This record gives sequence, C-alpha cells and structure tokens, in this order.
Amino acid sequence: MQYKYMKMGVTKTESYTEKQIRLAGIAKALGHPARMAILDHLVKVNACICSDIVEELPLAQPTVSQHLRELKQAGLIRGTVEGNAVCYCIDAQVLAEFLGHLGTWQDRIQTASETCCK
Amino acid sequence: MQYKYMKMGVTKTESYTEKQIRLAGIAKALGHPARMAILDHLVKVNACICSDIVEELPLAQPTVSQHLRELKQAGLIRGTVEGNAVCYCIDAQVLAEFLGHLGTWQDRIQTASETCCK
DNA sequence: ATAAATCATCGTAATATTGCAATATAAATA
DNA sequence: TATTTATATTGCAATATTACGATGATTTAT
Repeated sequence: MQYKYMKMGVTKTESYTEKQIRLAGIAKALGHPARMAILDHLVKVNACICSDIVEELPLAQPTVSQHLRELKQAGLIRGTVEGNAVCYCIDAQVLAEFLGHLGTWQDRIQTASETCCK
Repeated sequence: MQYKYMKMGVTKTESYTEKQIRLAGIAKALGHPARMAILDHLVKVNACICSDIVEELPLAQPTVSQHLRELKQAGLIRGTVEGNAVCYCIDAQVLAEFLGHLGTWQDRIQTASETCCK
C-alpha cells in the first residue's frame, strides 16, 4: 500500500543548514522545564552528581536520567564517571556557539527596531 | 477506572519556577529547524510577511503558519496585520530575557571551568 | 561475599508535535 | 461583484516526547 501523504510527525531536515539543525537541537534540549532546572542547578553548584539532581526535581530517577541523556546528546553537558557517581558539567563551548548565534540576532534587531512593525 | 500511574506524556510543571517554565517555552519554540530558519530569515530581512517565509522553507503554507503561531505564543515574535498580509517581527525584549539568563550561566561557567570535571 | 548506593536501560502508557489537504476568512484588485 | 492574494483554522495520520516501574550494571561500604 502506498501513502499519498509524506511521513508525518517527523521534522523535515533536508532543506535546513547544518547549523540551523544543530542549534535547534540545542534549543530543543533546553525546551523543557526539567532540563532548564537541571542546568540552573548545575550552574549553581558548579558540579553535580545525578542523585543530587533527582532530589532537586519532582521526577523519578529514570526520568531525570533520560533528561540528562538528552542534554548530553545535544552537547550541552558532559558526564564523567567518578566512582559510583557521575559528574555532569555544562559544555561552555556549545553554550557559547548557541548564545553567539542568537546574539547576532539581538545585534541586528536593535538597530532595526524603528523600521519594523511600527 | 483509576490509574496507578501519573498522567504520562505530559510535563510536570508544579515544581518549577515561573521563569524556568517561561524560558523553557521560549527554548522549545526555538527547538525546531523550521522555526530557527524563520527567525534567521526575519533577522536577515528585518521585516517580513508570511508568504515570503513560505517560499524560504520546504513546508506547506499551513505548516509555516503553525510554526509562526508557536513562535508567537512563546512571545518571540509579534505579528501586525498590514492589509491582507501580516508583518512578523522578533520581540527584542523576550529574546533579551532569554539570552540574559543563559548569559549568566556562561559567566559562572567560565570562572569555574577549572574546578569542574577535570 | 553481601548489601547498599548510584545511575542507565527497557518496556510501556499517555500526551504532544509535525505535516499536509481541505477549507475558511479577510483584504486587495479587476 | 467576482477573483485573486495572503493567512488562519480544522481534521487527521504518523512519529516524538514524557514519565515511571522494573530491572541491570557498577562501585562502595559492611
């Protein structure tokens, strides 16, 4: 059987730049309150193990582990094993690339705020 | 019938701060290549109408309209009606709040890069 | 060796997201 | 008025995400 429609529920990626796809992946990883809270906490303590995070969040340990994996896959955090715990830290370079791109938006918008949508 | 489990597939929001929820919403809106491309394009041309965007993307018009609505709901863009077209623009203040928060992460990480995950 | 602690993985249930055709709406134009 | 242009809405199919219990793997402590 042949489908009339394209595959649905799936993001089309063939016409975006690599950078757009990568940065969108980073934004997507940031796009959940739990992951925002995890990063807030990592910044706050400057180093962290998972059980520490589990206590901070209203989520079960497997769910936190899953969120950490997504942050890791997006490149936002790295995890290093230390004994029977894992130390998770933010990757400053990845964060910098993300903020750098959005920063250029900000620069260009401010100079144009008069000419747009008045 | 009573469920043993909590509602699944739904984000728990009752234990996060308002700011975490709001910023995660903004990040989520940014978390799709099409929406990243839309914003890149808006920045590039400094003002835009939707049909312009439709031509830039590999998506049908209703899909673009839907993405624009999500950016709007997150507060990242505003749309003003101009005749039979709509002028969409980035909201500089919302972008600034988002970048401001992530910027504080960056500040704190850089000073701590020696003490974490070595 | 056994138990406890820490974290990951698997399976699964429920909701959310993505995309498009069809259609609706509203303004501009012929 | 009728048609074109620009955008939004609805309905639906398919995949993705979120969450948790159960379980596995590994390290530390007893």
